[in-house]
Amino acid sequence: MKKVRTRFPPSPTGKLHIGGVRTALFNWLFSRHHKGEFILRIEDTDVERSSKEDVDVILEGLKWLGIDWDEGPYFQSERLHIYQEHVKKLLDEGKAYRCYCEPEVLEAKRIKALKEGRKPKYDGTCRNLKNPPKDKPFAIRFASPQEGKTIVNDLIKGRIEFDNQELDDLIIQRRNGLPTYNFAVVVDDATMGITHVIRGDDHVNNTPRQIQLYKALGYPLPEFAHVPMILGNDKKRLSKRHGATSIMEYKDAGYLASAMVNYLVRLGWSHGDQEIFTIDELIEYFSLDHVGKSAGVFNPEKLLWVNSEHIKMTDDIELSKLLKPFVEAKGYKIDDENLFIKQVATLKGRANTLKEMVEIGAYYFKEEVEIDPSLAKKFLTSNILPFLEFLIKKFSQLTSFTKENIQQIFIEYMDKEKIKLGKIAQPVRVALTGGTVSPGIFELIEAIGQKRVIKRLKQAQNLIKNNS
RNA sequence: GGUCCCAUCGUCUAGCGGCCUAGGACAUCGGCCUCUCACGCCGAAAACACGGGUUCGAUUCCCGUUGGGACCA
Repeated sequence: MKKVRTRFPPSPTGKLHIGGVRTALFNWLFSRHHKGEFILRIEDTDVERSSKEDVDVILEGLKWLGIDWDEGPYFQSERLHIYQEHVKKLLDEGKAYRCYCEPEVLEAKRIKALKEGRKPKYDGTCRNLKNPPKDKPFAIRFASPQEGKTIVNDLIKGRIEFDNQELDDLIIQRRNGLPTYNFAVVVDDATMGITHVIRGDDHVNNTPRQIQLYKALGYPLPEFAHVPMILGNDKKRLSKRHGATSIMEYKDAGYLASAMVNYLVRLGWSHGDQEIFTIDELIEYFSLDHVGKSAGVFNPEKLLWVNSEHIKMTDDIELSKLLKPFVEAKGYKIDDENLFIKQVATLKGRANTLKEMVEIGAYYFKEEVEIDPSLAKKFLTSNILPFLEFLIKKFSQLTSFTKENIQQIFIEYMDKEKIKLGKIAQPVRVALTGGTVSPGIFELIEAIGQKRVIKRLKQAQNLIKNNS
């Protein structure tokens, strides 16, 4: 079998969005699964709307997700001569012709046809022109065969038939010399040796035209696979109206690349009942036969859950590296890396995003904690003073500040005073974090660190004394 | 309007004629665990759009209807 070659051809006319990422992912996984090649091509013939910044953002997004490419990025804007050669070939062989129709006239005809309920198809005015006008600007049209049918054997949708009558003589080169979308794609895919064209199913209607172009040009057909769209919660095509659609917004919001990949691939593809996948598993299992046919709704809640699962799967050291920028973005400093890793470990199972992790663990990163007066009134009462005193004394003597040793100290006091942990844990928690919610008390104490724990306990002592 | 695609719990999906009194997951609601919060565990509610065929038997195959969606330089 020929080596698999797939491609991702984004237009740099905006950010890299969720739908595009998923298409890229399917192409990438397919080629990786088959030990083939993945090619990146930038479709920037629309000079007006394309920008260098958008190209950079797209590359940045792909890199973040771990989608690497074997060739490219190729730029269509640098391949104009190739399209022109192909146009010339078709012209020479009589498979294309010059069209002198004014865009305004065509547009008027189009609107009229639509209004009268007819198909807005090109009427073929210039197809058999005997005396072409001189010095008039022209576009070039493909003389599309009007008899017979074109069959698309789609790897996902199955066999799709089109009557060739439905295909109009599409413009392949505009008056300004630039190729049109359908033509450039065909020329690119053919000359780049793409074996599998995996793209959104908004392109199915373009496929028969493209197939005719392949045939006219004498190139072998690639396989086509049209993946369903991603919809918003209103079942409409996903757009800005549905909130974040740019992949980098998810990065900034604290989602892991592996989780984004997992969620996006799983939206429209399945492997039995498995929900959580590593990248390696996706490469191993991915296949087009298990891509569904129907459009899927993007579900942010599930993404959040997938993200939390990936946070739990990531090892502490790796996770702390990923979390660091989020901590710093809040203006906090990390002065003890080892302690930071312990802190991350205690937060792991409690947050859905990296951003949330920083929020719920703010007491780790702040120098001091503020204690809400009402909480202080409830938990930091004078009857806890002996215990705080005890802890400060014992903690100061501890040479190995581990949660096991910390627990021993608690047990010693509980046995001596015949009280339950419930009575003493919460006041300590409030003293150390300023709140009533945190990881387990022993691991919390260890992760805050000896020095800060003692400092905060003393501050709590003073607070109680001052209030009474 | 024309052409094309799609149709299982609210959502993502398993299912490729009998294993289905339809399985899993997210979300929701109970309960357990427990030093708080999470995690985890247990449980509940929740779907084959409708109508015809084909077949001994249809969620699964075919047709139609309805409903969504895409494309029409």
